Amino acid sequence: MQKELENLTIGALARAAGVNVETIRFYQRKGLLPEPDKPYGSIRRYGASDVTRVRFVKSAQRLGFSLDEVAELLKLEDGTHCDEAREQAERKLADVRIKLADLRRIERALAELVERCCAATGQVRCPLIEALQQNPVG
Amino acid sequence: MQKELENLTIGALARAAGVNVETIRFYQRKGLLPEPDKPYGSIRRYGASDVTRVRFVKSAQRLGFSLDEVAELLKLEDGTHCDEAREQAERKLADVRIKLADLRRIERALAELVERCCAATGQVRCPLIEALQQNPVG
DNA sequence: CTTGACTCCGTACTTAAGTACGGCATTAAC
DNA sequence: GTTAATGCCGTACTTAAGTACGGAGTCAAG
Repeated sequence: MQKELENLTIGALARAAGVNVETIRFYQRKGLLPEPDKPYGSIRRYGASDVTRVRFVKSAQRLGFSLDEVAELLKLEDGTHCDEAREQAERKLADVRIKLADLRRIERALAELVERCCAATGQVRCPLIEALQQNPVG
Repeated sequence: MQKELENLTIGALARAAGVNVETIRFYQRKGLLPEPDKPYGSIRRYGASDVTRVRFVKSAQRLGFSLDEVAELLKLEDGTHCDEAREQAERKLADVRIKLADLRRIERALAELVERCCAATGQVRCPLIEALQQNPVG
């Protein structure tokens, strides 16, 4: 089914992951993506796991993680340094739960907004901003 | 209770919102924050609603919204252009729900990671990356 | 009435995350 | 077997989001 996702050139990888070729090279420099060997000749080949990884990076980014944070997330899954990883993961998990709470509040606020918007004419006091009031940190 | 949050100078506002003074001025230039009048003399004064607004911007940012997107969110709540606003809000809501789904997957993955991490010794095949596989867009 | 902290404003610098460019090598297609 | 498309690599440019800086004005305290 995804046999065509093996043995990709860098251009094909970029296309498959929906990013620019230069972005791939940039991620390699940053250590977010391994630089594979050049099996035949002098051209690197990539596989489905690379596509997955690039997509992961982009998704995490859209959720407000910086590339450095994504790199930390990726380090968690290599299985080594188990205890460090657990602590890291716990901290990330706390972050993620705060984000979830914030997002849920925004979701509610937007849903209410949509609900009321054309129902109530005139003054629509919407709870969007209030949604993020109860924020502990800065 | 928040009487001390009225009549703030820009410095006090920045401190109250946990950002740099320059950030306040930057947000004003961007139209994310109103530039109030100078009631006495030539110094502007700010109130609690400004603190709230700056905090909102920072929170939304941590969730992956750009300042331009935050500006759009803020425009939604002024009550004018009701039908445009509703469509906008619906689109934002769809975005937010995708983000929520992604974040929940990351949450699950991190929780599993923490769970297993010190339980299973050695090979920890963690589902972090897989969490964001099923992403429709790019 | 001066001094130190702060404001105002414009301009310039910085960092993160790409994106583009130019020159050379290689390889697939005709 | 030439040539157009890619790949490789290094360096330079761009955009978003601040951050810093410098000079002039202002205000409250001593």
